[in-house]
Amino acid sequence: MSPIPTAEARALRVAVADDAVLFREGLTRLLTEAGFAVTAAVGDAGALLASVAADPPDVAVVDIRMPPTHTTEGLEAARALRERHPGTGVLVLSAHVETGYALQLVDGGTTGAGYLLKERVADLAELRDAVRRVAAGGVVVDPGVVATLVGRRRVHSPLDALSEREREVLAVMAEGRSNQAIGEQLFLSQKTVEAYVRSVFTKLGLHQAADDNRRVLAVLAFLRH
Amino acid sequence: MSPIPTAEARALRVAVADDAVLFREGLTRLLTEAGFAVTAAVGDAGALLASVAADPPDVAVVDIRMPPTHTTEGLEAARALRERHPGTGVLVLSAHVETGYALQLVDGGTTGAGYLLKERVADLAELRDAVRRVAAGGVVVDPGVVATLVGRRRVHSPLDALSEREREVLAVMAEGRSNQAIGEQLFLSQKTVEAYVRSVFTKLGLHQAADDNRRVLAVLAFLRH
DNA sequence: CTGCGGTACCGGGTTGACCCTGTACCCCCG
DNA sequence: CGGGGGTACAGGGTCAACCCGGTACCGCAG
Repeated sequence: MSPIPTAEARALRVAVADDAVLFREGLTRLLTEAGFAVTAAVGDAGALLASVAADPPDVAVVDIRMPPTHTTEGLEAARALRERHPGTGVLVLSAHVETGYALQLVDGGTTGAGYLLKERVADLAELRDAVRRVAAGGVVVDPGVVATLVGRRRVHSPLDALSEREREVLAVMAEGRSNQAIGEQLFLSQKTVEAYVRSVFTKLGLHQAADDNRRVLAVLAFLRH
Repeated sequence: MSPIPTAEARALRVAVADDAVLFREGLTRLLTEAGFAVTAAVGDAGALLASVAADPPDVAVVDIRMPPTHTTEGLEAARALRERHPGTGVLVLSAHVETGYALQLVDGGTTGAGYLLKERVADLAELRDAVRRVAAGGVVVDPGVVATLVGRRRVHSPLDALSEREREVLAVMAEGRSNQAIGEQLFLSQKTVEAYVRSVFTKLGLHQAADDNRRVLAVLAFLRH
């Protein structure tokens, strides 16, 4: 294409990791066009770690969801990267809001990291700036993520009111297990399980009503997160 | 049913619609690189329809999820496009498997349409071929989608074994209602509701076990579709 | 230091969710 | 025409899932 030398004396080196070929290749073109040198474009976390070890870039742009489990390999890889190669910045791309990592970013006094939502990147300049700032040791977090984080503080889900143990009981309950099985799994007596179940109901605002099966309602609330 | 031109006398004209800037711009670069002329790159269904009306391309590549509701605007736009501009092929891109549209594609004796999964496109040649075949009036469906469609025919969900009434009872049960409320809502006696609930359990293969709460398990099975 | 919330347990009670058996009517298929 | 499946109901039983009240220990914030 047209590798335009910008203000940089040397182009920033970027590695791209995303299992979707279309997105990965498209992103590679966009980064190249924006003046970065794409040193690697890989499809899974293992290949990313290998390529960074072999030829450390300034920034790794990583999708969260990757093979084999398609859940949070990208996050694991990002963590590993930050430990083994502190000199390489990590810019995580996510399809949806995953507050967990974003929180870790803010909490840990981190440098050289970022978290953007794929769909929220408004223009190419935003991407270019994010990569540059991460390369320079800055922290970039999508404003949409920040908003939901702040918002969630106020509009707290009723599940937040549950204690650790109550949440554990509810989690097993949501797998369709009986009180007896919950007790066996969490090493609790029947009576204690019953007490926790009742506590969960009251904290979720589920009062005794002839029309409701509160156990199912609690499970539904749990599944809604 | 037309012959596919391998060496194009004129470049095929393609319009791209996707609300995510990164993906849209990346895709635009890839299509251009593959020898297509991208006539428009827009971010919502309305803009797509307008641009196709103003300057009809050979193929429109459309993402399903777009503003404002971020659900299936892309599908609506695809339908509208096929009615108003039969000469323009429509290649739908989806993030996840949405069997509905894929089925319509196969059923309707359609020509010049396609359905690909963003993440399943293995290489750029696959995309290029898909666009060409849709432009030539062919039908392209992602093999993964075909597999799940065919698979779903054979590996029928246990829910298929339920009768109409049993499914209705289960549906109300899945809203967290008690047997009493189910009876009131469906105009059934308590005893009849109980009979249906038991019938649902047996048909779903949920036998009495001290470790399970079958009501919750049945609801979970129902929610999994 | 007092009190509150979380954790953990018990005895004793009620009831809704389940079990089985049996009846009845309908429709459709072989 | 008999039988299987769906729909609908009742009697009569068991038990897991709930209720309440009470005890106990811990840590921590006021």
